[in-house]
Amino acid sequence: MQIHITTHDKVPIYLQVVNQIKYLVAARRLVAGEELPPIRVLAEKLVVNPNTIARAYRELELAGIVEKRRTAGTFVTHQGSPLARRERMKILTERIDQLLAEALQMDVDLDDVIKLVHQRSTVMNTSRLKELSDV
Amino acid sequence: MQIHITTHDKVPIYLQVVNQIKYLVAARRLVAGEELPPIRVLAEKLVVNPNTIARAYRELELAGIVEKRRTAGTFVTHQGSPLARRERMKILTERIDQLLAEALQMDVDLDDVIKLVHQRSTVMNTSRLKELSDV
DNA sequence: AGCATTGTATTACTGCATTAATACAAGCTT
DNA sequence: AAGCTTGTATTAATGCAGTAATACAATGCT
Repeated sequence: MQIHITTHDKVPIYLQVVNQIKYLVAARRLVAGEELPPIRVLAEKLVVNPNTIARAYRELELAGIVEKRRTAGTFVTHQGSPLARRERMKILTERIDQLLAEALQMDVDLDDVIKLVHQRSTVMNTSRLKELSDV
Repeated sequence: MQIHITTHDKVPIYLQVVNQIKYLVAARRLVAGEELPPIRVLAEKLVVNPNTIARAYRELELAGIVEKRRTAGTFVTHQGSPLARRERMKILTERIDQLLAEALQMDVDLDDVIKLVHQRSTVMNTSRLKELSDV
């Protein structure tokens, strides 16, 4: 499992780990049932305190991405995404409202924002497809 | 100038002030050349340390929203938005990429995100128009 | 039973953001 | 010039997030 962390940006280590694992799961590079490295192992690999990884795993469990079996290890859950779709849409709605509010503050037309969203989503989609075909 | 702050959420006071003033300017409730309340006055009104307001005003100045004249006071600048359009679009692009990445992580189709953006932007537009006609 | 391996809990150090207390500086008005 | 009002600067208190040191607990394996 390839995870890279950097101390050069201000994103906390545990969050970098959380995000990267989330992404690996979303990209199907980690599949349901697969075991994550033990806390200590990953901690050693990243040269980081085990507690930091423990925290990342705890967050991932809370988010329903992984599940811990007491002394057996930590595994990717079978449910793709635990939150009900309604919940996820609610979260996204909040983000979007925030984005639109910011655009207004910057005196950018909402139409322009929409155009930009289209643009970026196609970019993201193509790069994502490419990446999946790499696997 | 109506500004309300709350200590119940975790947004720092100075940021609440910054955001609300930004919004007032964007909504044309504060127009170019208009004077903001003196630091001490607003501080007293909000029952807050003057330094906190000073910080808010400093950020607003940095953002180009207001301009300070040494002993005269603080005024809304004439340039609607100081950042070049290119800069503003760059910022928005970052926000959008972040949003799309999050959607992917939550296993929500980008098409659905786009739909949601359309939906929220029309909602926001209509409510904004209503508000402007209230003035 | 005993040991190895897994995650857990407790506690503390550190840095940083926020807010505040308080004194300073500059310019307008009289 | 005096004094008021404006923003500025310095310093400190506080709380909190992130990380780490270290000891604990549970379970499977031999």
